[in-house]
Amino acid sequence: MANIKDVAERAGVSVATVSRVLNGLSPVAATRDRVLAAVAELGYRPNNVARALRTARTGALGLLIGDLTNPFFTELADAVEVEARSLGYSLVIGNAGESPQQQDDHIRTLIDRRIDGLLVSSAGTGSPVLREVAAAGTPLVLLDRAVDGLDVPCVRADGRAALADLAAHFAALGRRRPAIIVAPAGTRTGADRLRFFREALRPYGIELPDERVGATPDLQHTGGRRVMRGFLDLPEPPDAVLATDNLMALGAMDEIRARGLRVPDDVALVVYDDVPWFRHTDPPLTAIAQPTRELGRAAVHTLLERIEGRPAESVLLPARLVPRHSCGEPAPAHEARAPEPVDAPRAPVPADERHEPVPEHAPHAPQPADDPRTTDDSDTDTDSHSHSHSHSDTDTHNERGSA
Amino acid sequence: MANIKDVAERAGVSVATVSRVLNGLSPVAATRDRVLAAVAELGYRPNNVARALRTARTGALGLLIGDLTNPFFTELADAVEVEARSLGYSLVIGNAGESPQQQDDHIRTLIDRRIDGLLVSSAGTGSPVLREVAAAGTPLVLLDRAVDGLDVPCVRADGRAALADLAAHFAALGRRRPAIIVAPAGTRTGADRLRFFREALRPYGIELPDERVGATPDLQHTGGRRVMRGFLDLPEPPDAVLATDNLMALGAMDEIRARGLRVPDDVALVVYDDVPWFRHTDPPLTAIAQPTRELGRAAVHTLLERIEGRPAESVLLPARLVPRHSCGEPAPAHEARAPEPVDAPRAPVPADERHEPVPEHAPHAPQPADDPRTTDDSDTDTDSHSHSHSHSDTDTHNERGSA
DNA sequence: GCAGTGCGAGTAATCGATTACATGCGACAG
DNA sequence: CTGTCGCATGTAATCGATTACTCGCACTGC
Repeated sequence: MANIKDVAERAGVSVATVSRVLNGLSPVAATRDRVLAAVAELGYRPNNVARALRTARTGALGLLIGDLTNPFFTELADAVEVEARSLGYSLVIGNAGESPQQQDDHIRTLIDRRIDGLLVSSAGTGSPVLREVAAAGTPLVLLDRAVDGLDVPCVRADGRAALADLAAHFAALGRRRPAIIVAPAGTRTGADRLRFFREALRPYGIELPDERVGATPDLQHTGGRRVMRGFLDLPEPPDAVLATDNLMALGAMDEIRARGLRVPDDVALVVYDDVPWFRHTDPPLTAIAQPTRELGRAAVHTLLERIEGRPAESVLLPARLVPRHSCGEPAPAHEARAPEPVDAPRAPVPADERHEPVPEHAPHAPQPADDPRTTDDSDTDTDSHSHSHSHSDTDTHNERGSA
Repeated sequence: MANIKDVAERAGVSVATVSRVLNGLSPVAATRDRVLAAVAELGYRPNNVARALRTARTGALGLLIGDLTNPFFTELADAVEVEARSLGYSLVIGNAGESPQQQDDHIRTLIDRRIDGLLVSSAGTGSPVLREVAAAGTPLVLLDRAVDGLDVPCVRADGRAALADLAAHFAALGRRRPAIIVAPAGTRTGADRLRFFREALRPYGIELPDERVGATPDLQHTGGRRVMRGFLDLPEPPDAVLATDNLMALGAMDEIRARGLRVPDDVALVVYDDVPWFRHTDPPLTAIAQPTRELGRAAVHTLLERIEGRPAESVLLPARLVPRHSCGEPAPAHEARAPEPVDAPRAPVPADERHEPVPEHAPHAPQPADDPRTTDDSDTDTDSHSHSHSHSDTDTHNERGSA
């Protein structure tokens, strides 16, 4: 592979001149043209390794996510990547697989590669490596998951209002025995969600006793299922369950079904994190949606502040409740997605209805969701990266209009 | 951050000695201990950038995937990552977002970073950049998607047998008007799937006319939906649809539902790529499952062959049909794992079926498995042994797979 | 006409590691 | 006792870029 020296020889100049031309520091057209011609002829590409060594800047950011196969994280990663690229950085994604050890391993690797900054959705409770990195002065920003006692900016969603909405929702639907499946003990995120939920239920006189609080060790399908099993074996099983992660929700749903029970008839199910897939489950799941892409974007900006030496603050963006059908809310007359079709199989859904950009986000006034299309925003939003600018609303609208 | 010189000074030796100790070339215990002590005291970590510059090896592999938010690719990426790490390489994932231009951009970046080798699930039809890279001698292996006219090893799944099974399945269930949603014209993968499917249907006297072949430009939810719309507007709409990518299948499903039609009553739906979520859709979708994790593993090994200068050959692993309930097949007999029998009114779906892979196995490869693991390695191949490597990871995914 | 100024371009140091080669010391053989 | 061999270690070149410094040329002003 041609290097800068080859180019210099070919163009009859020194390597310094080539470098200057390539970095736009040479205003002289004549030499610049000669250099560029040589570059083109040789197919020269600057060696980023050498450049990074000299400049002490790699132009790469690191992102550590909890689990690559968790759609919440992939959407997050996608958003981060798009934003990083648009700002001239490339992104190196590390997948912790929810294992603190693997996470530390990855962080080490990334640091050794001298990435310019690091975003971490920490698995488990803060690791020593994380503290080391923070102490060593590597620009670091936490994403989605806060870590107690680590003095580093954190970008995450605030679920307080959404959980309050959920409590109201449960109260309105007469669900009096809620349960919650939370992340492993000790994680800040899990503890927060539990606390806010409990507090939100209190005004309605609804209790959340410890027996209906289930912690999973793994944040996975298996853990969710196991906890659900415990709930259903209770003398008084819950009539509503909040799973604080999407994978755990699927596990819970499986256990419910395996017992021949039904959602929402026997037990309501609500999931934290709204991923497009939940619209297609049976039934479509009521969810607490985090502003995933915005979180990603904000995290990149916060990290850049740190990289450029400016102080950076934590960011909190609001999550919101997206009511669907998994809590048994009354279906509207035209509802097509009822487990047992009410009308004739044909045409229960007025065509027009589908084209209305029905606002599904009504934070403090949960409304009955209507048809499956309602969630189209989020989906369109998901792939909006492929259309350079994410103007989800417009996209959605157009898409519907053309329906 | 401490560098090798600092360590040398602290240990009272030369940098060369430090380097030798760290690379295990110094058998002398005395100096080694001094050096290691200095390393520990200073918290020294070798600068991989410098090392890469000198050795012309970065220890990193690149992986370009079509779409980060597509679960097929994330599972693939996860498998590749695990395998790469176990062999001492780290992985840099690039997300093309199904955009050839973005893909080229990424490839450039990766090459400039001097990764040791590159795995590509090419978006679109082979790009010039890809050819350049191949010509320049960078170790390159295609993954999942072949590119015509590019003389490079390719690791992918062979869907021929699975499609033959599917044709038989359709024939047995009396579905006589199949349709197919394929990837953008010009892609080898799409063309293959179409051709094999058509050929497989012929023996049963089932036609697949062009009007029931829909190409999407985007491989996304939106594209699948649009094509489905066209199908349903046909004077004679199809009674069975094969979506050759999971995202497109979801779009198709949405369109079906939006019209008040039902799967499988009105239209059967089959999806290419089996992702865990499809077991939770309504109804659980019949799928053509690719041996995703095995593909990832095989790809890494093939790439390493190339990196180490050995010739490497293409790899073809068989895909298989996983019948569920989206074609209206009669419910399979099941052995009870659920404590109670299912009594849901609509219930052709035994609760168990979703947990036991047993009834799911392919016509071609019926194997008595009582272990959820089946989903993962029933595609016997090259490295079934490699499970031993990453125990925890494998477990995790098998668990998921058992969903 | 000569010093001063400005600027384009070359020389060489530098980043932090690896590694070929040189060196020096101890041991052993003649 | 000395020459040589072996081996641990040091010296310095090297990877491919960036960049401070310097040089030299042309132009300008007094």
